Amino acid sequence: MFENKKTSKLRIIFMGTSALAGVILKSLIKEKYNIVSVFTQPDRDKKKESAVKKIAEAHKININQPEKLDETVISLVKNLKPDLIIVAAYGKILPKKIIETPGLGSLNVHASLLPKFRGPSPIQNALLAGEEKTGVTIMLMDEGIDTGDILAQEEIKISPEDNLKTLSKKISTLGAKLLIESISRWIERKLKRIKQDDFKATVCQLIERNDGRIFWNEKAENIYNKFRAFYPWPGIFSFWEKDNFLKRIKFCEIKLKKNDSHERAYSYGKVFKSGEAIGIQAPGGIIVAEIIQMEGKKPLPAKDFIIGHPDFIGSVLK
RNA sequence: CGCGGGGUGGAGCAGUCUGGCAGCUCGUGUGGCUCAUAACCACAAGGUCGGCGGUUCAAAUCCGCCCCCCGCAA
Repeated sequence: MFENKKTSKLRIIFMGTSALAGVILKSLIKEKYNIVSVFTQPDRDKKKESAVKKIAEAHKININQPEKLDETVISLVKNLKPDLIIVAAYGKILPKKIIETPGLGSLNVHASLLPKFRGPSPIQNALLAGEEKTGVTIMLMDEGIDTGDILAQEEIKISPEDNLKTLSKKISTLGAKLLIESISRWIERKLKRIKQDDFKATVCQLIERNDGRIFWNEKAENIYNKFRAFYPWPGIFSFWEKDNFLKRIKFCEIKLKKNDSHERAYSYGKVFKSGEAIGIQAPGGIIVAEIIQMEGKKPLPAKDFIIGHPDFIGSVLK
């Protein structure tokens, strides 16, 4: 309890945007840390405002949503006189002047086992790569992107059923727990700083909608991993040529049917009936589509989709 | 006013350009066939064609306004 008294006086700035950041912020609030201000991305969409913003509003915490981290913002941060900055999936690269402002430095919660998967999409890329484990790293930030010294790290198993949504949830919980443990130990100077091995580093890019495009000459397993990595956003899609128009087909729910033998029944991308669902041939297996959505239409069970579009069967997706 | 697609029995769609009986597939119900079935055959029920207004002898269809859903872009 005396620890809480000590830590509650710390002036903390929290920076984050995604759902993961929201979970972290919530746990900080629950632990009664003194959050003097929250920084989050400007609202891009009226419907989808930042999770962090909502939480901060509910707890009446001061909110900043700067577009650019320029000199004005830097002096704003300095005026807040933070002892510590916590960053989790903020989506902006922090200038050195901000990172160095707090006496206790700036801590970052990163959703991978650094130095693996540095960058903005660690969870997606772990799934894309078909990894069987990943984790969370608490890092003391420096100027580079996810290159700072490691303070704490914990592994988590990825199950074959995991997708972006389920794995993010697990990682958020783990990240919040690890951060809370780490903060108090960091304040007491009980954490060792471990340098990252840059030679083992891998860097991932920001995910865009177009990254969800399926290429039917890719291995079926990779297509399935892409589905897991991009579920529910941005989702995976392909194109169906109907009446000389390319219609975008989103695959909302799919299953993977591995095919051990090397023979293949159809050419790659060919659509055929597979029980109640639709099967699409890919190298090394079949993608079984259970729920699909044509552009401008609602997501439909494959069975219903075929009723209205019998010519979908037998077509070759592009 | 960012670009585009769409709203038609319970589900999915066609019909709209060129106005003229409300159609198709599936499902549902009844009957038949069958040792039997999610199969097959026959019949039936089920619609304010998103809403309001206009044009017309006549509007799902043409014109105007509005509502809602979705894809893309941001």
